[in-house]
Amino acid sequence: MTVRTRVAPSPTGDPHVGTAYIALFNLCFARAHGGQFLLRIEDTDQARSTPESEQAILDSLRWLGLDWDEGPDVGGEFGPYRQSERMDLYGQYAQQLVDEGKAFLCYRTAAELNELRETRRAAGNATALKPSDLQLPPDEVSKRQAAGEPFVIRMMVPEEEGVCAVDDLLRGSIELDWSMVDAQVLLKSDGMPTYHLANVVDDHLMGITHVLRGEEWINSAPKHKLLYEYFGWDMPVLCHLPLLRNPDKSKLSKRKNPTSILYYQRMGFLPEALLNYLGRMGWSMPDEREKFSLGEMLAQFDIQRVSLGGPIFDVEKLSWLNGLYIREDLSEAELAERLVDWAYNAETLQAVLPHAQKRMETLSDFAPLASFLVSGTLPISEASFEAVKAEREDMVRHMQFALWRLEALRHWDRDSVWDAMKTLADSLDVKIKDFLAPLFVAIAGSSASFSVVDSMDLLGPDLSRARIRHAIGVLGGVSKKAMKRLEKEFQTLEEG
RNA sequence: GUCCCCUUCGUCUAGUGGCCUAGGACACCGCCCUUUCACGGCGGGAACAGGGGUUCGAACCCCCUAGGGGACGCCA
Repeated sequence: MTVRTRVAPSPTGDPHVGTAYIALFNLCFARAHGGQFLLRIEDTDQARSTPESEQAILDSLRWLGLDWDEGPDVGGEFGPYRQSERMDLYGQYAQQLVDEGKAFLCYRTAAELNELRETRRAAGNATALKPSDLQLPPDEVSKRQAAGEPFVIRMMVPEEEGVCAVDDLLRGSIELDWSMVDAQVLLKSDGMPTYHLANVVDDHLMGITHVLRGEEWINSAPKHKLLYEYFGWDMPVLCHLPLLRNPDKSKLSKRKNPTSILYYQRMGFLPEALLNYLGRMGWSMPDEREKFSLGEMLAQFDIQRVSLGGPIFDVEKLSWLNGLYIREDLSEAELAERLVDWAYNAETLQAVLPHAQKRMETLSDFAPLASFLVSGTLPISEASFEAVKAEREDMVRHMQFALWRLEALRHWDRDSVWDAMKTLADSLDVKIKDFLAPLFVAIAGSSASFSVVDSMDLLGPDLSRARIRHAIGVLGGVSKKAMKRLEKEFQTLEEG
């Protein structure tokens, strides 16, 4: 048996807890059956899949104690998509399907596609675009071809009524309407494969026998099944795991919940506790133990013990579990070691000192000055913002914009943060000093007095964003309606 | 809107036809321990979404309804 987890770097390179969650179950499933567990990093979006974002995910998974087998996928022949020599492969497979009449070249423009979808939507039901919908008159095709216009390769899909039965390890047979399956793009106009093509090709070449992935993929299973049939390959057994949720039950997203593993790391969660907690999401030990190690989970693992209701990621229970590990599993010496590794080390100290030294009269001034750097969520309230001379609405608005800017920031250092804030303040026509005022409270509470930008630099992206998010919440948050308005405003700001 | 998945305390869950007047854990509340706080101990409130079947018997099987979620991209 060979199992793999596909790892897609997020736009900002944050390793997502959902990734670790899926990886954990893949690992347990594979190992419990004496099989191999492989990892596959991929993203056809070259802007996202950078060496840094990939490394961040690998490091996070290792930090959690997850380990994978050296398959042909990691860094070797089956390296990430961006290794251009690999791209030919997908092109060849796509071409093979075209030659066999199982895929076709499509010269439709984005505008045309939009129009097609809109008319379909207006008409009612299925929006899936079928090969016949996309077909252009032959002369139009040759015209565009001659003009060297971009094209994609799309797969042929059944157009007649009917269902596609997909077997799922946990859900049995799932019947999906062919009418919902569109002529999926397999090869993009830039020659890059889409997930769907790459997924099937890679899994076949890697000898994958079982695929455990998120529930969100159920609907594209027919496409994958069809591709396996087109190629004449054996299809792996599919198993769709429930999705981790926000407290409001929507799919876990960073807009509503901290999702980066780095955040939990920076917050001072122990890797074994976080991993244990992930193992409790949708899964339970036969004896209902709450606390268990990866090894214990492995020893008892049975995929049938996965419960299908989407579990809500509850930081409070995670905290309790983490406390259990600190109290029960660590000697004082070990705790000291963890503390040092985490933040109480010379390196961290030296980063803070340049800012602290100028503001110190006695050595005892240091701790209060730097405490916000080793704190988690700051105990701020609405009153904390009283000193800021601005309307509440504006503070919230500015912080929300700042947050969005910072969420999109790729490199986190003093200058990038400063530039991001400065340009934002300028485009809002607000003095930078006034703009930063509420952020100051959000980031440092009220006791410390380093510059906000320095503080954010020291604090790192995850905690900085979390604190801004927290501050917005403390000030009453943003209503759904207001959020829409803000998003629009932010959009025009970004463009202008 | 269409299709798919899901549905046990607020949350994570046990439960695979009789052991269920539904068990555990987090959170909450109360008491005890304690110079304080925490830890720990003890106790409390709190759920089978609703309606129909099947069965001697249903949280568990089937159907319908409702609710939630997901998918409908040259993202993964």
